[in-house]
Amino acid sequence: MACAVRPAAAWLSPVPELPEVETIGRDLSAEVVGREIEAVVVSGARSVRRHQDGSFASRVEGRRALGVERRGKYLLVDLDDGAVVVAHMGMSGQLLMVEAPGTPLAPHTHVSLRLAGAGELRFVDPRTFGELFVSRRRLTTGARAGPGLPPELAHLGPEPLDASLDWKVLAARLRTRKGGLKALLMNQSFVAGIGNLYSDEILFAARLRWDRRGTDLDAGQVRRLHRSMVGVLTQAIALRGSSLADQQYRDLYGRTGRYQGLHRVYGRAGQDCGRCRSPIERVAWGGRGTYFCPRCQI
DNA sequence: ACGCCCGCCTGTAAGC
DNA sequence: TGCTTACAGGCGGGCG
Repeated sequence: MACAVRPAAAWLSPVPELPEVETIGRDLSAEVVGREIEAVVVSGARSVRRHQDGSFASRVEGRRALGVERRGKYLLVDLDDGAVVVAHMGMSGQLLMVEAPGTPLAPHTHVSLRLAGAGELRFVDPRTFGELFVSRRRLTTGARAGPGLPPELAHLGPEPLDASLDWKVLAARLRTRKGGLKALLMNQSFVAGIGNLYSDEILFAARLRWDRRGTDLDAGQVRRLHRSMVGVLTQAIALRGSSLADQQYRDLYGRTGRYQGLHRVYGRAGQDCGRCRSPIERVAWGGRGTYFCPRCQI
């Protein structure tokens, strides 16, 4: 029976997507807003990008954090001089709060930010696909004038949990794009923040196949897709994201999420579908594992 | 405009 | 036991 207990793909490394980044961002807000970032140490140069002059530390040191915002899979920390620290976890990035500033650096710690009277914030990232950089919000003009996104994030599409992206708007966007549903959900300019794990879970909840054309959906199916997108992401946030066996995803305090208990397809190849009992299938699509029920997703 | 590759990177585990 | 190989995937870029 030993092979029957082969865990649900123990090697899988779920990556921070919208629910995980949202969880980190909410806790980060409580930790850094109003505090001064006293000192910055960059020990992994690759993690600090888009700075030709190595000015990351000097642009952040001595600044006070005014607020934290998540946009897609990015976190934005506004500083008191108008600059914005932008963070992306890539595949293996973690932001961790360390209470005692003297605590030895964990392996793959690339950036440390010492907060006035509140320990240290550390960016740990074994695979170094994540990045931190400093930018500025671009001022938008016209009817909705005000501070917009940094130009590096201008490509991001709407937030899936924003009320303005209702099912009718989603339907209109689907009509203008050709690709399959999974490709669309994962396309950050179509909708921001959804990656491999949550696209599979959303499409299972919507009972739609990953390769269905967006243009083929009728109104009822678009409504289902929209409701599933909002439902899955909202519940995943409520359970503080997904951690699998390798526990790659940890929150700001090193704790795991709990949404993995509700995964219906991701990492469950060969196991029974919770809805119709046929085995969940895994296909390799564009270099990534795609999980779905071949019977009840159509 | 889209689908499809690659390169970037390391930890893990399977296979020999 | 130790080596090699495959695999996981976000994102940007390139190619057809």
